[in-house]
Amino acid sequence: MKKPPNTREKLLEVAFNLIWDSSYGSVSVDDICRQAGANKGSFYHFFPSKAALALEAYEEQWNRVRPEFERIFSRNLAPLSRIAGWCALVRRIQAEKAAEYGKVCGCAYSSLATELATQDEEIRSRSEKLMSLPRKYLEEAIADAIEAGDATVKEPGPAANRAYAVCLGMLVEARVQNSLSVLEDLEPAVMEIIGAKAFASA
Amino acid sequence: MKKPPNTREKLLEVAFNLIWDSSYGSVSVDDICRQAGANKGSFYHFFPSKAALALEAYEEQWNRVRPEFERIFSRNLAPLSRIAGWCALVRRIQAEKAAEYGKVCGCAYSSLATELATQDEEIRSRSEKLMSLPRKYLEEAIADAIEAGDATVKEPGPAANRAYAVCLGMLVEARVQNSLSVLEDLEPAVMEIIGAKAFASA
DNA sequence: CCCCCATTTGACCGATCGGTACAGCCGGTG
DNA sequence: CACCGGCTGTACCGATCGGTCAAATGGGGG
Repeated sequence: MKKPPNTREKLLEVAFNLIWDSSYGSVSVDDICRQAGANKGSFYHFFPSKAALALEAYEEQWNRVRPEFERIFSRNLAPLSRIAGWCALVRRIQAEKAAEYGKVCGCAYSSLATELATQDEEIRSRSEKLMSLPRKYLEEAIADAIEAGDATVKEPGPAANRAYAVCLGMLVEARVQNSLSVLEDLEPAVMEIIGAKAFASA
Repeated sequence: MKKPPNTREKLLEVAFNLIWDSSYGSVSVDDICRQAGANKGSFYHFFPSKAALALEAYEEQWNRVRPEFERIFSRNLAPLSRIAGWCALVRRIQAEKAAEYGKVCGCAYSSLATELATQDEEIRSRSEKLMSLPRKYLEEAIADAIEAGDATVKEPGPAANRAYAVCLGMLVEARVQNSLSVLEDLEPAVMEIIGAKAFASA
C-alpha cells in the first residue's frame, strides 16, 4: 500500500470538480489549493502549470469512470441494454453532480474543451481524444445491435456519431437551463436514431 | 441619420467576435477596447460592466441574424426546404467564421452559456432565452411538414428539441475537433430525426 | 459667441492572477 | 547520529485583471 497518495490526488480531484462546476478560467490555482488543503508550493511541486493539472485531472477522471463503461458495455449484455445503460449512466452522473453542487453541470469534458479548444492546442487535441472514447463503446454496441437484428440503422459509425451528438447537445441544454428534465428524452432519442426495435417508443 | 453610431456598436461587435473566438474569461476589457480602437473610459461610459457588454453584444448579434431566420423559415417555402435552409445556414456561418478566424468556433451562444451558466444567473437565463428562439422556428417548420405529410414524426416539439440538440452537439464537436466535416451529417441527421420523406437519404 | 453635455482620454486603483524562491520539515537510510 | 531528498509553508514577483476618475474635447443649439 502507498501511504502518501494524498496531496497530489486531492489536487487532481478538487481541480476536476471545481472546473466542472464553473469553468477553467474562473477557477484559480489558489482556489484549488485552498479547497484541497494544499499550498501553492506543493501545487507547483507536482504540476508544472495550471493547464497541465487540468489535463491530468481530466484524464485521471476518465480512468476512474472507465470501469463503469466496461461494465455497462460488457458484451455479455444485450446491445440495446448496453445503450440504455449508457443513457442511464449519463443521467445518473448528472443527477448526482447536481445534488452535490446544487446546479446541473453538463458534460465536464465538452465544457472544458469548448472553453479552451481555440486557445490551447494540447488541451484541444487531448480533449478530442478523450471525447472520442465513449463513442467507441457506443459504436460497438450499435454494431452488435445491427447484427442481432435489434437496430434498423445501416452504418454503426454515423449512428454512433449522431447519438453522441444528441447526448452532447442535451447536456449543453441541461447545463444552460439548469434542469435535468431535458435528459428525459435522451434514451428515446438515441433509440430512435439507431432504429431500435424494442425500445422505439418505450 | 445618426452620425455617431460608432464606438458603442464597434465595442459590441468586437466583443461578440472575440468572445466567440476564444472565451469570455480569456478576453479582457483591454483586449476589447484595443481592437475596437476605444478607451477604457468610453467602454465604461457605455456599459456598466464586462458582463453587461457581453449580454448586450449577444442579443444585438441575434437581432442581426434574425432577418436571415425570417427569410429561411418563411412560410412561403416548403417546410423541408426551410429546415434544409437552416442546416445550410449553420454550416455557412461556421465556414465563414472559420475562414475569417482560422479556427472552427462552434456555436457562440452555447459556448458563452456553457462557460457562465453556473456563475452568472442573468447571463444563464438570457442565454437560455436566446437559445430557445431558433428552436421555435424549427418547431413551426416541423409542424408544417407533418401537416403537409412530409414528415412521419408525431409531435413537432420533441422532434425540434432533438434536432436542435443534435445541431448543438455537432457544433461542440466541430469546435473541439477544429473541423467542419462533422457538420456534413447535420442535414441528414436532422431529416432522419423528423422522419422526412423526400430527404431521408439525400 | 458661448455654453452645454455627451463623449473621449489616459492615468490610476486595489485585487488577484499564474508562477517562483527558498527556507524548513520530516521520515528513511547509512 | 548525520545526511539526504521529497514535500511543505509562505513570502514574494511582475503582469494583468475589472473598474474608477477627473480633466479635456468638441460639435450643436441658444
